[in-house]
Amino acid sequence: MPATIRDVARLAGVSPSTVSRALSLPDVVNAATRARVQAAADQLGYAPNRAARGLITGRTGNIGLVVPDLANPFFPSVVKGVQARARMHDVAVFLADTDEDVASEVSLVNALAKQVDGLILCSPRASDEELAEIAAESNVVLVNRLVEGVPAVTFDNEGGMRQAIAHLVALGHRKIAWVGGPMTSWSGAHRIIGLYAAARDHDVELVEVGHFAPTYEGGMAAADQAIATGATAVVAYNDLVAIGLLARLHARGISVPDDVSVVGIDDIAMAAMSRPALTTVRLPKQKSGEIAVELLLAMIDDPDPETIIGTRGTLQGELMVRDSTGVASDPAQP
Amino acid sequence: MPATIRDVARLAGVSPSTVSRALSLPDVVNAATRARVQAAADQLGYAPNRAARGLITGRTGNIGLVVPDLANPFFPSVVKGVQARARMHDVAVFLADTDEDVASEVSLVNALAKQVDGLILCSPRASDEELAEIAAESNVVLVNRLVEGVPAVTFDNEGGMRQAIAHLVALGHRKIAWVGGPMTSWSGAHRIIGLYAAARDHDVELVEVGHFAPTYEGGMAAADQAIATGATAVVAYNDLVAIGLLARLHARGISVPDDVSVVGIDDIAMAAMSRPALTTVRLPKQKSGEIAVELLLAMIDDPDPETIIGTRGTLQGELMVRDSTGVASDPAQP
DNA sequence: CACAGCACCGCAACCGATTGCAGAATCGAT
DNA sequence: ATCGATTCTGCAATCGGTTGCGGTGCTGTG
Repeated sequence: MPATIRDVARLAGVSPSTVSRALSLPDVVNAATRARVQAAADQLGYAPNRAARGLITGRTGNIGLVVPDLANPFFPSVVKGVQARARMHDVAVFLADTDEDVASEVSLVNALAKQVDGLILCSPRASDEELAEIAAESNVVLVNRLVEGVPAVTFDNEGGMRQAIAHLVALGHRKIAWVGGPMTSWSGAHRIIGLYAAARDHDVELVEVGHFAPTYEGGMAAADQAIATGATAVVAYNDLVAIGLLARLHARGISVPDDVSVVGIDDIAMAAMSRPALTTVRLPKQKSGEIAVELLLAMIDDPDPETIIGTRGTLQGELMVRDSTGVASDPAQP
Repeated sequence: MPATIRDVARLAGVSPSTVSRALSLPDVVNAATRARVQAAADQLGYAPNRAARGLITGRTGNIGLVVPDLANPFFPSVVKGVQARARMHDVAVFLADTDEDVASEVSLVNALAKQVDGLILCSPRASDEELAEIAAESNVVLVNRLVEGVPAVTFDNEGGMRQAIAHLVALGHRKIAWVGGPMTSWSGAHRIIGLYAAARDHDVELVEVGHFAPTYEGGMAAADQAIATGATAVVAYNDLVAIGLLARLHARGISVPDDVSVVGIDDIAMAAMSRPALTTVRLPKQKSGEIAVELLLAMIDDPDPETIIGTRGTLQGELMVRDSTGVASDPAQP
């Protein structure tokens, strides 16, 4: 239905080859004919069919983006960053939501791989081996996940946790609970590392409170256990969990931050809107998407992969102090 | 890099044509050869290049989805519905975020149109004329917007508003404020219609409080004006605005629902997590995405457009009564 | 045993674009 | 006027599939 290169050629009175050249290598065709072609193309609203071009050049101008769950506000932010940057480079993006399911993650990736120049996998749930395999046969950039030899953009989880702990320690907290997320979460593992390192440095006690779904409901489920530890502050796997904690604590009549302090991670929009407003470690989500696109496009352009393999960007988190943290309440045993 | 149909043909010892047929029209090739082809395809991990197929058949197996702003939790829900349904039909989806900008909306749509079989435009900001034009040359399904002759899935805004008003009236409210969203919002216009109809039926006074950004900040900005009207209840353009209202009212020491009741629209996840939990009209967001896909796929399949043109699905809203609405406080003049 | 009928498979053209190669046209110089 | 050097443009092959058409070989019947 849309105009083809032949339509333009006919209208401009030239051959399709000339049209192709006039539009993509302007300096190789006569100015006069180029103008005619341009005019014809405009008149017909012509834009080359990227799929066809892709067959020849091996470049479709499309990239794929895979996320675990759009319902988690973290991911739309990343998607937005990817979108924005892709548009700048005139690249279209395929989006796939895996619903946190490893099997469909892998199958979606395989299906997408054929029709894109590269893939951005955000917080993938697949195993290191599976990811390495995928990366071996496609251009892949990981976001919020590190796998040997695969370019990635990650957040400085350790640093973020250090900031959180330092803040809590300064407020007098000496016993801090950690409410974990999914067991297989890569970032979760690294947050724990940072937490322990900081706890050791500050000589503070850290208690781990199991693994919960990375959701509001997960936070509600974790709240009572977190309180039962006797900790005066709780650091949650992410903001959603933290907000779930807030809700359950409020329901139980436990005051935040007077009785207990709560810290989240991510700084999703909701964090600033919760009551009390949530103290959290802001992760530059949108930026991570932007950088991932740049990295991926560089990989695609560079015929020599040596320069890219292993490239990784690490983004710093930033503690946003709001109203969910305060000076430690007197513990039972001072 | 990935295996082509010729590779499979060579390995199976048949011609490419046979491979093509064996995989897509299984009953037309001998069972034995079909098995050989299948085995070869599996061994090579072959999947047909959709772009190439699209050139011949005119079907790429891709659809495009355009949304105004992923940062508004309303849209990720729709996207998720689209995703899920598209996957069921083995269709891939291009996503574009227009950042609420009409110009980029139009240009993105044009860019996408060439490489997809059809488009889903969610809450488009473009004019009726522009949309009609787009729909004339592509398969288009609108979500949350109605344009003459273009298939669409919409929400029953009038019905939703009736429910909200009936609820507030039952609680004794006689003067109700409406905090409007973007001036050009199609759904906003229809909500107002429903509001006035319901207000008339119940003999209740309705005050419109300007137009605000459909965001948390918009709600904060609107709060004082809404209160100044003397209304005992406020209906907001969407949940984000309602939650913004809640925040500002709380900051001013105005109690919800004791002093004033607040009703939102959408029922985004955040609505149930706010304090107080927000009474709102739940819109089946995800479902709207699913239905849009079905509609679009039907259009694409049906060579005779007559049966589809004008098709539209209307989804009912459902009032979720939570804690932000209560019996009307005594107005100054009883 | 001959021949009609059928199932199965391959040849070749095609989709919409890109690109190496070579021919045509223009120009300048001798 | 002839020739060589440039510049510009068209021809044709190509990408990875799909599909109409025709050919091959087998089966079954008279």
